Amino acid sequence: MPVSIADVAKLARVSISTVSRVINRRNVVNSATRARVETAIKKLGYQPNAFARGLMLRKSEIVGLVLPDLHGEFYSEIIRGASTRARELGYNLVVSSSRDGDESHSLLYAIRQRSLLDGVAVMVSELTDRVQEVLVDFRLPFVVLDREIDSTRHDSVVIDQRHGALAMMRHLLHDCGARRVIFVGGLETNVDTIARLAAYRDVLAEFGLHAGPNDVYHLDYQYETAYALGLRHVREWAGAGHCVFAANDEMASGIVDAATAAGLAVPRDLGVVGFDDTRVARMTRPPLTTVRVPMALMGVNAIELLCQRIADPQRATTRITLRPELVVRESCGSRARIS
Amino acid sequence: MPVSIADVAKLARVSISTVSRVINRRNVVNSATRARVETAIKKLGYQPNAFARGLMLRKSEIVGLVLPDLHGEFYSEIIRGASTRARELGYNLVVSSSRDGDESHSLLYAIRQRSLLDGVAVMVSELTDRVQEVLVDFRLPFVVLDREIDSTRHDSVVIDQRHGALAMMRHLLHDCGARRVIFVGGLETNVDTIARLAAYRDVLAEFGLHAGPNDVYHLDYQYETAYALGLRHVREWAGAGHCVFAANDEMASGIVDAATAAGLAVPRDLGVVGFDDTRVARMTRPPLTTVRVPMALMGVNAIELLCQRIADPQRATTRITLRPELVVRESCGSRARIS
DNA sequence: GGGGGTGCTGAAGGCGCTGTCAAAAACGGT
DNA sequence: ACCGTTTTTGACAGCGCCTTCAGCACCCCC
Repeated sequence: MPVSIADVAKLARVSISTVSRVINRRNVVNSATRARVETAIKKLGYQPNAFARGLMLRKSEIVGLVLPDLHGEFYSEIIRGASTRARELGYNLVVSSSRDGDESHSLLYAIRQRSLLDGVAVMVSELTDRVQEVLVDFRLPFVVLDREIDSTRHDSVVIDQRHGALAMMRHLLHDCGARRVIFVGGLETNVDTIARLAAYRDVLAEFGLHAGPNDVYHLDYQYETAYALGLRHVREWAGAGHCVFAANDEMASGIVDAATAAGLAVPRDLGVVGFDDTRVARMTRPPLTTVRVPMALMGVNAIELLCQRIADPQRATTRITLRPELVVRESCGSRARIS
Repeated sequence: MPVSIADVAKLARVSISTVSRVINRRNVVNSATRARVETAIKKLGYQPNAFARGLMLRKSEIVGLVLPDLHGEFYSEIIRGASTRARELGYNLVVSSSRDGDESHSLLYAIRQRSLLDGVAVMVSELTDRVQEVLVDFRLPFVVLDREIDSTRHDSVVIDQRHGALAMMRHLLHDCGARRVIFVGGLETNVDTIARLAAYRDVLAEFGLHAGPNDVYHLDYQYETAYALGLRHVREWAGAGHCVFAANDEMASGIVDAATAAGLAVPRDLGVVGFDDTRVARMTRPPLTTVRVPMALMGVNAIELLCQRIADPQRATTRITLRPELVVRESCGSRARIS
């Protein structure tokens, strides 16, 4: 039923080679014959069979994106950026979550039809040697997002977490004159939380301060738990020059709401800042001072790097480091709005 | 370089036919030979070439999902549901936005390599005859999300907007004893807004009421604009038994925040309800009463339907109607928490 | 021991397309 | 009219795999 190149050739009274040539715009084809062929193609609604084509060309122009999860604004922004850039580069994007089923299994699954994918960008919560081995083993071009094991062996796009956290802490201590900062992070094992916590302590030390015994909390990045924690502690946290540095906007928002519920005014009685600059930051009253993590850009760069590697498998591996940017709004009592 | 079926055959000292047979679990292969072949496959890390395979089998096990945009929780949830179900059914999912570039062009783009896709689920903000024509013309199995032109010609998954809006309005007027409801919708041309507005008027009439001259507003579904509108009007809206019915949670949240900023208490001075039940609904103080639109389920069903059609192109077209569900929280002053 | 199975395997013909190569046509100049 | 070039075109060999279709080996039963 599907019309093949032979049908076009017959209708245009030429050989299939000629049809192939006009399609691929190769060696000049006589303009008269070309016209005949193009008419025939249009008339028949002919579309080359991508399988046959891929079989010869050994490329599909499809790249994969594997994320730990497809839930939430963070990942959705990465997908958006990746999708846009892939389109621009003439690729299609296959997305896949590694959350359903165990991670490596699903990674394998995504790659199972590796011959169909020209390359893959992966972001795994746990980039073990094993996962990397799988990738290398399959000899499929790949780039790793937000993590990196052995940078000499693969391209990667990472966020400079530390830079963002340092900027925020300095803003708090220097520009806002904070004198006590409470840190509310994610799980203690979370690498992002670890990096941010280290920056937190370092800047504190820089200013001759240090975290009090009850100044560091580890939650789960959720609004609800932060709200609950806030309800229990905001009164004791409150004070001039006191501030909460939450490791993401959702928790920051929860704490702001808890403070408000407790009758405190943010930022007058307690400053609260977040991280990520998701929609939530602008939908909190007062709007959150936060650190903008360029999520979409991450997707864009991942695809960019991936396509470059596909084009030239021999090029040196590169790492793109994205710097988050401080976004000053109204939740921290900054004297000057920097951005 | 890539290992082919012939390499396996040679190593296992059998013909390629036999290798092919053990891969496809067809006609029984003698267990001794099968073992030899399987060993060879493992040893060589052989993976069948998906192009060659697709060329013969005429299927790729890849389905497409085209959304108007990839931004926001709504779409991301659809992707999530679709992705999960696709995986379960053994398919891979290609996502694509129709927002970059003009719609039909990008739709064509997504389908350009139609021979690579086994089917596609589309959600377009504007399902014109032309778009449908394109789809039908390509003879590619497809299902339409959230819209429907001629139900006899394609499968579809739709949300019963009216049902949700009716439930909400009845809850407001009957359970909460509201006596005046202000409607804040999206653009006047938006079909969802139109359906919800109609339900709004109908229920009002049901209770012997009608919308006042200044009771209906058309915004853009954004938090910011709703907040701004709220700031200007909450005082005049306030009153016992007065309520705002926003067409999505973001706008509802903006209005709640505006009311709070204006010194009003929600729901005491003014009830506010939303639509969609996105994360925002739970992150607003007080948490929003809203209508849960089963977004992920939409994706799940779309893929489900699509795969059924792929399996049996002749089956009658079906439409799945998803009913949104009322979620009562604390922003409307309900006497009883229903859910 | 021959006819008719049954089980398993190999040879060979595509699937639709691209790329090479040589043949055919067209052109230019003598 | 003939030869050397340059265009333009067609024949054909795969790409890697699946799928008849035969063939071979064996076995059962008369």
